[in-house]
Amino acid sequence: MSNEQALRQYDVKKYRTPDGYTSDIAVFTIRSTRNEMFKPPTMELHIMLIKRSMVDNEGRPNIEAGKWALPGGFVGPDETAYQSAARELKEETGVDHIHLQHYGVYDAPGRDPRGWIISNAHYAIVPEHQLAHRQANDDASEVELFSVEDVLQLDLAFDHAEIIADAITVIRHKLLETTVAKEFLPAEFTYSELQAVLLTVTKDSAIALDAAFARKIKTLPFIQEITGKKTTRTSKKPAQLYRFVDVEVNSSIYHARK
Amino acid sequence: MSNEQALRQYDVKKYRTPDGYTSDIAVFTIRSTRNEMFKPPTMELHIMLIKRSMVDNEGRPNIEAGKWALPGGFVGPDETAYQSAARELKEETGVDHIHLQHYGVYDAPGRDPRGWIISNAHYAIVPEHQLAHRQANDDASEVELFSVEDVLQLDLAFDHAEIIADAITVIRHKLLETTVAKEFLPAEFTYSELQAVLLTVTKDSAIALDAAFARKIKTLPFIQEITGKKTTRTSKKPAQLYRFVDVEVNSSIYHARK
DNA sequence: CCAATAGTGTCTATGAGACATTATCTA
DNA sequence: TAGATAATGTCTCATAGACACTATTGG
Repeated sequence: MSNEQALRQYDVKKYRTPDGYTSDIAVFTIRSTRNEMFKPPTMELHIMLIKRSMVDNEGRPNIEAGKWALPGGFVGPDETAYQSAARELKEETGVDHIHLQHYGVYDAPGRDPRGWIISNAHYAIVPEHQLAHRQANDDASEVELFSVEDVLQLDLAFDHAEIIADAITVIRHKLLETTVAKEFLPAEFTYSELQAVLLTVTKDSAIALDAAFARKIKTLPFIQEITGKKTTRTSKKPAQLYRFVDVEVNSSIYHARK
Repeated sequence: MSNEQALRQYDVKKYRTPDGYTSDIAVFTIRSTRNEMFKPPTMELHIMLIKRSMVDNEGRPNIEAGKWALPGGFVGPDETAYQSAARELKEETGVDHIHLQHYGVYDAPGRDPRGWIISNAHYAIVPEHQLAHRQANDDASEVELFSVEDVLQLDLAFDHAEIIADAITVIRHKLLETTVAKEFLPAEFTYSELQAVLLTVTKDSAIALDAAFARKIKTLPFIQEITGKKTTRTSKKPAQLYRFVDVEVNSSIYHARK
């Protein structure tokens, strides 16, 4: 096979190669202020950041020490950036099998002072209760949740201000244009719980008005009523429970919604 | 500044680094079979591929020689993958300032026999007439357009079958969920021309039925009627011309279309 | 006048949006 | 019973979708 001959003659050093390949993860969670019983929750979208340690795990001064940054790390040669992100997310937060998706590549020359380092940005959705036992690792002295309203005011490492801003834009769109809202909710939820999730990213009246939204949820093809099943966790009057169903969502700008 | 101290001590060889960083470009064009005068065009979506040369530019046997592949090449340290794609697109086809967008990263271990090589996939939209003077370069012995219906039957290099399949999925969605259809059309177009573009990716009746679509185009917020301007290039009866306007398109699955 | 495409008339059904009203439960 | 949330009733208006019909023009 002539490919083998070509490979023997191929010089892998022919082109200059990157100095590093990393994954970063924007971990989103929604904090519910469920202050009272029998009340629908008020929700606010948060992002998890780490504060970079002053010294690395070998005791030397750390790059961008003391600044807030997205969790992440270097990708190895035997994994994809996505697998690396999943692994790091588990190391960082202890959570596994959660919604994780790639959304961008950051490779502008000079973005990292250490050299030519390419970062793959991912976003993850973690229900708040799963973040309970999050922990700091070697690179991170602190782990904290910040409201997406405030996070860009922080002193952020590298080009993470840009990566975070993009993540927020992406999740705002995804929440409204796909069914990822599902990932923030329990398997069975009331209309007011879904509404609270969506209200973290929009103030649109069609979603904000209770009567309109309670009626609309019954017509959405990707949401199914669980007939006969109700809960009183959001009100004294038992509220109908719904679940997401896996149907393809058509969001064509030229079609009518079916 | 302590970052400088940290940098001096930073060992750039601490992690194993990729053997290469490349950009690939899925160039889409629509071929119009405008066989007769006074007829709306029939359109078919095509993708441009190159046939990899048997030998490289130094006369040595080429990797994946003779197979069809996406155009692309290695990214340099002083450019982004996007800039590299734009540059290569210009070298390959001579076209400049066209719609180009990143849509995926391909970094599965073993995807390229030459080593750990990461590819950034982009799609580009080039109006057919601009592809007139496309040319083969060192790596490519032939350049050809293939219908998206047939392209996956070819013997494709590397993991390009996957990259191309993803590109086709992406452009199908983008054509219906964004206003990129604009990039395939002249600045001023008739309803039947836009309809023909959309029919390359959907058979939906709301788009396929003339009367419905002719009426709908007037209500779309991102399309504007050019009052008083008509053309007879698609029929004997003069047809109204339209243009795209830059407005934000809301494609929320929970909202009504406004 | 024919053929072909562009575009309108008309009807029905559905659903958005607004606002009022009813239902259900606990403290 | 008060108060809160859930859910429905009712009205108006807009538009999707279907199908028939009219308009315009070159050959």
